[in-house]
Amino acid sequence: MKRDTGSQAAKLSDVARLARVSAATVSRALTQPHKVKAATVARIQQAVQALGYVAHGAARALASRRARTVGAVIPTLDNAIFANTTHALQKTLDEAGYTLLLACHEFDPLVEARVTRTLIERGVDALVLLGTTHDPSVFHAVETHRIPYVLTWALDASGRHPCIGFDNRAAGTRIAEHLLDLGHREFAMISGVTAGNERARDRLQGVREAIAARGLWLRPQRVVEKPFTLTAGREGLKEVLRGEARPTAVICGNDVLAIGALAECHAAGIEVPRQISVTGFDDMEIAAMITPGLTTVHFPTAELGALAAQHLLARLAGEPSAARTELPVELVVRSSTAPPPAKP
Amino acid sequence: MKRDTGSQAAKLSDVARLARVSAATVSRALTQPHKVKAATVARIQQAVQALGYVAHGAARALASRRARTVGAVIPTLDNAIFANTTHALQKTLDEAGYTLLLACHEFDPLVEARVTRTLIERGVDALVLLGTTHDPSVFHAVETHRIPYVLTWALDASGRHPCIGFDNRAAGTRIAEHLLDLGHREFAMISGVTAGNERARDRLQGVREAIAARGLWLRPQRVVEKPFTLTAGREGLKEVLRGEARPTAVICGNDVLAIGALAECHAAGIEVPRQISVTGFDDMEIAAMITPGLTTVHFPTAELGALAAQHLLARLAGEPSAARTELPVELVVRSSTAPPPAKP
DNA sequence: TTGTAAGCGTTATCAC
DNA sequence: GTGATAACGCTTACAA
Repeated sequence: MKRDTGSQAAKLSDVARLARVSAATVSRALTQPHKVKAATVARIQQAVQALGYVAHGAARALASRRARTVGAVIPTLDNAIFANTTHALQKTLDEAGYTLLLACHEFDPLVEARVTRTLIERGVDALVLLGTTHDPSVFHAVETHRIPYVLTWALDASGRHPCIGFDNRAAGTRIAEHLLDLGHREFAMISGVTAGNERARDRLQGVREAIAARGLWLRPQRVVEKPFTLTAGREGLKEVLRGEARPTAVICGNDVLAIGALAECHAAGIEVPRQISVTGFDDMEIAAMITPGLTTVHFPTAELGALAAQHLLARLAGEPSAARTELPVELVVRSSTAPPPAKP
Repeated sequence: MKRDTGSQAAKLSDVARLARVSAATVSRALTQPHKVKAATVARIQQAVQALGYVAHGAARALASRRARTVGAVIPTLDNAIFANTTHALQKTLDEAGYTLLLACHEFDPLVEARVTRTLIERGVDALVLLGTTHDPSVFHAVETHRIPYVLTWALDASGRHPCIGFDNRAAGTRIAEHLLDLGHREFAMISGVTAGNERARDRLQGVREAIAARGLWLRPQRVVEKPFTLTAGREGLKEVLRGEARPTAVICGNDVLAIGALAECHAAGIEVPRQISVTGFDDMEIAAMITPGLTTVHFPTAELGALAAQHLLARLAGEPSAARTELPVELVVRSSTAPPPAKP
């Protein structure tokens, strides 16, 4: 004896039979209701309800050549900054009826290339890539498959790829100039790992250039590269303090490193900002809550996610969309910076 | 004039032609290489390389009735705790060749039901749901579509659903008993919003029970429900301090609320823990870094994500997997707790 | 406005 | 070991 409605996943033909129409009409009623008589649509919707019908996405994607999904390849979700952006991305996509496929590569370019291929294989209609530096095979894959994509967080210098992001170099310059204006002359930087990460590289470069522009320089032993973890931030601070002359200002590659550095200052009995100023980038809200408040360059990360989604959605809809968008960043001065100690 | 290889997305038949075999053989070579002569496999792989062939996931899913994707429905990525779990989930799935489809509902049960249906429609092979409280339509949908699923973070009291999570009630009891043992008698709780959130509800209940077990109670005006944000944590602290008699211990529903509460203590000139003890749940690493360190019940969130993935992968592979797994939680005592002030 | 029928690119069941 | 061939469930000209 067969089970009743609801116990089996119904298909389009089941709905069609129950509504006494053809499969084609059901399909239309579901995707372009205005092309079907209102009464018929109503009847079909009843049948859909009764059967608990849910369309088969793979079949739909195969026939229509549209999966209604967008892929995102990011370094990690463990860093709140990327999680924020991803959240906004997902939300915007969802509102437009698109689903997010997510993959992380943990800063490994080979993993990135592999997961990007996988997402393409899963049939994403478009792709969000984080950063501008990618394995050539990544660009090759998206291009041969004609998949709309957008690079995010940084700005593509080559001008060959659509991008939406921040000017990380300018952000570095901004923070360094702030410190220079306060009178600082002895700098250190706890940078993120720059290999394959143009965001970290650009920030460091911006800092370097600003300092050089005033006839000063960032000594090599005062620059360390660290992964984005709190303990790495602590270690980083210890390392840049090793030399005889202590820097008066420490610039950190992001807020996680900065908080780690602040924690180490506290543990080592170094008063911030009286003895040393600490600054960073990215600015999680949480950074503002801790004592002492952290001076940062703030990046509008949620806006980034939403804009990336909108850009892709526009292109999928055949509408034009700017090939390059720069989002403004903002210097947020809090109590972790001050002029250098009177007698440096 | 036609373009050469590489400019167009090749299909299985193209590979077959180039390798001088049938489509069926290519399909086998790609999915079950051991069923094909080694030399043939090699020839086919050459053709795949030459054409830059990438399988069409939708077609594959349609024919094989397997999409190699798993969906996850979570409240939000803005809370680092869920982002952590999601990261581990994605990583484990990726290692097994599965792709993650992600959706957030921001604590709205209706949105949750909708996005769950959407994920089913996208063809996920299995589903990770966060929490045990869900709209009936959610359970109905996964059941009629025979989709393996697992509830996470909390433990299902009904025993009807596979779950893997923490005993939030016991965690609440644990933290309250710690404070009781230190001599505290006047408590307050800044809880998460309990509506539709059994994690928040269970934690609060656990705290209540532990206090009641010693013949004391948590006064209604000393319990506030707040969304999981830093500012809500600050407000929450103000509110529970309104009454004449000040509590000596404030328990916060999660670490975000706790950090907010600590920030407010600092702003209001309240010394922690000399005048008041602050504790929380969840325990982001960052909490340990700030001053004063935060006493929490720590949840192994990354393990949760990995185990949820493994559970589902096992079931998809036809292997048995425990229908209910409880992960141990750990009380981490730091400097934010102390015995109550001498003269309460 | 609705129906017919030809795919969409794979996999899977057979034979060979 | 390999090759035909029929699904898989839906969309979309083209007809009616």
